[in-house]
Order: sequence, then structure tokens, then C-alpha cells
Amino acid sequence: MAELTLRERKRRRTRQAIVEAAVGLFEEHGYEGTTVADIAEAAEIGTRTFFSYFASKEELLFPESDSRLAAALDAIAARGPEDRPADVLLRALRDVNRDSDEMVSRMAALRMRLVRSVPAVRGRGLQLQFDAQREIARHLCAAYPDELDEVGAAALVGAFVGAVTGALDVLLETAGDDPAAVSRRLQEATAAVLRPWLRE
Amino acid sequence: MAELTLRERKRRRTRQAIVEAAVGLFEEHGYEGTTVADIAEAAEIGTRTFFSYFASKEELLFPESDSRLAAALDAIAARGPEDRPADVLLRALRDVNRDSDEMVSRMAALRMRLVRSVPAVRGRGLQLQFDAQREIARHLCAAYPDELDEVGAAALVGAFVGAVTGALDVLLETAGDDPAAVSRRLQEATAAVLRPWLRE
DNA sequence: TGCAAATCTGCACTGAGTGCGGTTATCGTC
DNA sequence: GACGATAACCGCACTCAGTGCAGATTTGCA
Repeated sequence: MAELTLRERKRRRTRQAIVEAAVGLFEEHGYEGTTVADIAEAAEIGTRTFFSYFASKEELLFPESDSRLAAALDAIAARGPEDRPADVLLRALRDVNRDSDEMVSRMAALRMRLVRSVPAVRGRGLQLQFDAQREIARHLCAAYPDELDEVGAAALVGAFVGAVTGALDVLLETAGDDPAAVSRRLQEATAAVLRPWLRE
Repeated sequence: MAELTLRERKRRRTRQAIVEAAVGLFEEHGYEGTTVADIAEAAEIGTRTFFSYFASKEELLFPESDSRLAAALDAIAARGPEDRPADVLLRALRDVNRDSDEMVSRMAALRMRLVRSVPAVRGRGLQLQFDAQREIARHLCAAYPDELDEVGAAALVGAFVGAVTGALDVLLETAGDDPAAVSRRLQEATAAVLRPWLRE
């Protein structure tokens, strides 16, 4: 079943070791207080080798951004015949957030903290999000060729994602760290803002 | 009237020289093909001095982001008694875009091209936009204390800015470089997406 | 004129990231 | 099990962005 060659298994183990070393060091000394050389040493690899696993120091923090995008695309693909584009999008965003109930993980919590505190990490995060948005818009446009053109789809997706991102930003600033409460208030706030679209 | 000390005049002149040198070099060799040392040499200053004018190479490209934010805040401050939050925001976004009819300038055109082609520049641009968004939301919330809480305001602003940004991204990809046409189609697309808010 | 403050700049440094080349480990095959 | 191909590892020397410092120069102001 696990048809993994030794090479691949080893590579995964090393990759995991790098991530764990990095998470530990980031928690201890902060992102900017940790050099790639530190991480490499802790993971027992050469500094040069680090860059054959991750293209940059930031990349380390965004390994599964693809899986969140995939979840959103799945939600579009699995749309029902009654669904309007806005319904599909809202479900997609919920699915993505549900997936991130793995938010309990150390990695995800750390990433969220760093996105909010380290400019370089925030820039990278926003960039990835923006790229994902574009991809989602493309698929949504393809799913509703009669109702949306490319520009309209991009605007719609941008509006939804922007609302969620903006609300989440403020929520994390004010609310405590209780993930359930944050999730609930996020649902409330976005539902309130997006209501004009959903009833009609 | 121009009560500028010699020091300040000189400093402005140098700053302008840096910008012009950089724009020329970026157009000729691309952003990543131009080093800070190249820019400094072309502007006839020491490399070290560059960093006393701009904190980083990217900063060079976003000098007046403050003025666009100010335009948006002005629009909020100048709201009429009949205006709903969404109306104010729409006008704010229009004002910001109108200001950027200085888009004819070399600098702005170059920036737009680089934002779309150079990851580091895009990251920085998105980050500045996000920060501006937060500031706008704060003011909007203060202007409508009965209707918006902080989270709701952030969600609303995020939705509007996200719609415009998403639409503009696709537009610039597909449409030609005619600024008037882009501007018109942008208005159409965002108006279509945001319609649910504006009639009610 | 003269003193204080701001500015300019070279120098030495750190840290991210790349290209190259040699070494070692793994793979598939015989 | 041996063997050639391939992939991974990793040191070295390099480029570039950015910082701290300290000395020289210029400007502001009394």
C-alpha cells in the first residue's frame, strides 16, 4: 500500500525533521531570530540542503496551501443544481475553514501568529491567498458560464475572501485565542456582510 | 511661501534623483536585474545613503500609498447624512481611483507592471493594501457606531476592496493598456458585484 | 564666526539565496 | 550480489539586501 521507495521515505522524514526543528526554533527565538543555518543544524543537514527542500525560509510556513485551495475547488465541483455562485462560494469558504480545524496544530497556530507579526511572512501569505483567489475565480467562472464572466467572477471571489480575511484579522486582534469562539464570530460577521447576496 | 530650508530642498532633489534613476534602470534591466548599488551609482550617491532615503528596494515603488489612504478617509469624513456605509465606501473607492488618474505617470505604470510580475513587489503591495484596509475599516466603524462593529466594518471594507482588487487583476491581464477602458470596465464589474448592497 | 545637528559615506558585517562540483547513497537491472 | 545511472547531500565561493558604526562634511542658527 505504502508504495514508497526508501528514497522517498527518507526524504519525507528529513522534511519533517526540518519543519519540526524550525517550529521549535521559531517558538523559542522568533522567526527573525532564527537563521536558516540554525534550522539546518538542528535538523542535522547542511545549510545548502535546506534549500533543496524549501525554496525559502517563508516557504516552510506554507506547505499545505495547496490543500486548502483544493478544498475550495472541490466545493465548486460538488455544487448542487439549485446553488447560486454565492452559495457555492460560501460553502467553499466554510469547507476551507472546517479543514483548518486542524488549526489546533502547533504549526498552524504558529503560522497564524507569524503572519500577523512578521511583515515578510504576511506578504507571502497574502500573495498565496491572492493566487488561490484567482484560481478559484477561474473555476467558478467555468462553473457558471452564463452568469459570470471572468471579471465578475474575480470580483465576487475577491469580495468573499476579502470579507473573511478582513473580519478574521480584526477578530484575532480583539478576541482571545479560543478557536471555537473565533470561528463562530467569523461565521456571524461574514454572514451579516454577505447577506445581501444570499437572500434574493 | 515655499519655506523650505536648503537641507530639505537638497534632500528632495536627491530623493527625486534616486526615484528617477531607479525607474530608468528598472525599465531597462527589470526590477531584479537592478541592484541597489546600481541605483545609487546612477543617482550619484553612496550605496549606504540609499537606505537613508528608502528602507528597502521595494519601498521605492510605494511612496504615495499614504495619499491614497488619505483620499479614502476623506471620503468617509465627507459623508452625507443619507449615505449608508456601502455608499460611502463606493465613493471612497472611486475617489481613490480618480486620484490614480495620475496613472499616466511612468512611475505608476511601472509599479503596476512590477506588482503583477515580481513576487516580492506584489507581496509588499498587498501588505500595504491590507494595512490601509484596516485603517479604513477603523474610520468607517467610528463613522457608523450604531450600524457597524469593528468586525463588521472590517468585513465590509474587505469585501469592497477585495472585489475591486480581484476584478482589476483579471482586467489588467486580459484587457489592453487603455486606462480609460480598464477604468470603465472596473466600474461596471464592481458595480455589478456590489449591487446587492446599494439598492435596498 | 562658530557650534550643534543633520547628512553622507565607507567599511565591515549578517543573513538569504544560488551555482558549481565532488561525494555518497539509492535504484533498477543483470 | 555487482554495477552503472540517478538522485540526494553538502561544502565553497559568490551575489545581493540590509544594518551598525564612526568619521568626515555640510547646513542651520545664534
